[in-house]
Amino acid sequence: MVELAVLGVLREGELHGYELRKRLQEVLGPGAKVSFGSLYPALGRLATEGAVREVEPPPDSGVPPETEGPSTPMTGSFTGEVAAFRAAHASKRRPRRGSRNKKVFGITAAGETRLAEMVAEPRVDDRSFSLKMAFCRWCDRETRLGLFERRRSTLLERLSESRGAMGRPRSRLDHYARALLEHDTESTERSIAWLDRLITAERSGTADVVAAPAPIATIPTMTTTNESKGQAE
Amino acid sequence: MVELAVLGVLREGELHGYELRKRLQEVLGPGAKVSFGSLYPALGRLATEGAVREVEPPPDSGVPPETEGPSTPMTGSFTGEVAAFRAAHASKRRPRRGSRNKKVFGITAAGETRLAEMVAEPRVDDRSFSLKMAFCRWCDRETRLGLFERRRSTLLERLSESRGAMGRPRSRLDHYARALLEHDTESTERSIAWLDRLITAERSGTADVVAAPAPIATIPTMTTTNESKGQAE
DNA sequence: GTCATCATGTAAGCCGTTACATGATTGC
DNA sequence: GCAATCATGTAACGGCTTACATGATGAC
Repeated sequence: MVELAVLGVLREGELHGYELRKRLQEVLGPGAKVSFGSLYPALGRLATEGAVREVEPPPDSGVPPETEGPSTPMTGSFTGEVAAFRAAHASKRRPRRGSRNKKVFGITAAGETRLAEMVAEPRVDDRSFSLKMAFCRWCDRETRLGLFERRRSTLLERLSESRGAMGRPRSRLDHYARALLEHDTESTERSIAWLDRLITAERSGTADVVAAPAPIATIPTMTTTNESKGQAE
Repeated sequence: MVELAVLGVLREGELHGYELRKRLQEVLGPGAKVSFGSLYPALGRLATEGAVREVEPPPDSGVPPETEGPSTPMTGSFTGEVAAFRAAHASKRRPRRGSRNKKVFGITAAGETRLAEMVAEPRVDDRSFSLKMAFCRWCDRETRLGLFERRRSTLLERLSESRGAMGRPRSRLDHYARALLEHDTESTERSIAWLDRLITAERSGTADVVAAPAPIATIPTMTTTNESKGQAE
């Protein structure tokens, strides 16, 4: 979960942990906070796996090139890397860190692959759907359609359960439980309709935002409030 | 979480663990499953605390023990359906299951108090709201209003964050992230409207005592961080 | 007599949080 | 120089899930 989010955010640009967390708040949506206690270990894991690597902080606020091919190849010995890390960490003068002793991370080519895999992973998970969708632009259209349709069928199943619970004879639901269930049911219905629109747009659209190292284009979203006519970037 | 659900379900009638789990599925809504690995320890904890106690299943041999006893008037619905189903398909069978291997639990007076406290507990928690609402009938109107209004203010805050994220000028949101955010925002708006209706209905239900304007909804400063009292949950 | 289901539990592990510990940089 | 903030980490703990272990009962 956290790793998916981290990769997704880093895919858009290099950041250090502290900044990353702020971006994560936005991406995970309001209400979900990522603590440092999970963020930093996650970064460490991803770095060990080679999905992420520490990069030199930009001297100015230009976008650093997304270089690939880690300077320290993964084929090297693990202990060697650890030793190098420790040696670097022990010395006070960190060439890798910026003015504020920051560790700036960037995604690697392996990390981009990993991110795409994570988005494509077919396991249905209520919590991770939003995350997957937030980064599904890095996948091809088929993968996106799979994601949307899996979600849709999950919600459909849930809807039938809810309706079954509502329609039961002599139901024991009191006023509050019933109101809750009705609201839930309605929300599910709306989500399904929303997904239907997304799926239709995805099928008919000519857009294919295949994961190319495209620069971060500022989308001129003067959205004319039409969700059905998403002019398919 | 689980304990609140267990108390809430047991408040409606005595059950043993296996049945409890089925009811829990309904109460927690589709998609949330409670595993035995968390249910049984929770029951144990509650029993140790005295919120729940093991009761004797009805010793009536001619009737399946699941059907209602004199002290459990509402127990019949779900298990009654099962019994009826069995009776219909296995006419002469007596589905009486030896009560030896079942541990039937009932709520105690302390448990009822505890349940009411849990529903009233002011800590905002996204997951537990549904649960609290599902059992809020066991509280008085003030408590219910507090619950609804706390939820409302949480959603309001979230809504303003969402809108802020949507309206940001240099927003890097692509088509998918934006669609997600818009759908989320709309859902939040609808939930707030729903809560407004609930609150109005609650207030006008029998406008007797509570006529005080709630200060919670208007003040954005949330002071809900340090509400935990003695009983940690 | 054997299998599916009912029924109760325990153990290991995942994933995340809170709380703690440390240090660098900036503003006053 | 002192506090607030920025920044990175570690340790302890918590809750829930999965997998495992056990046994009773009813169906065939």
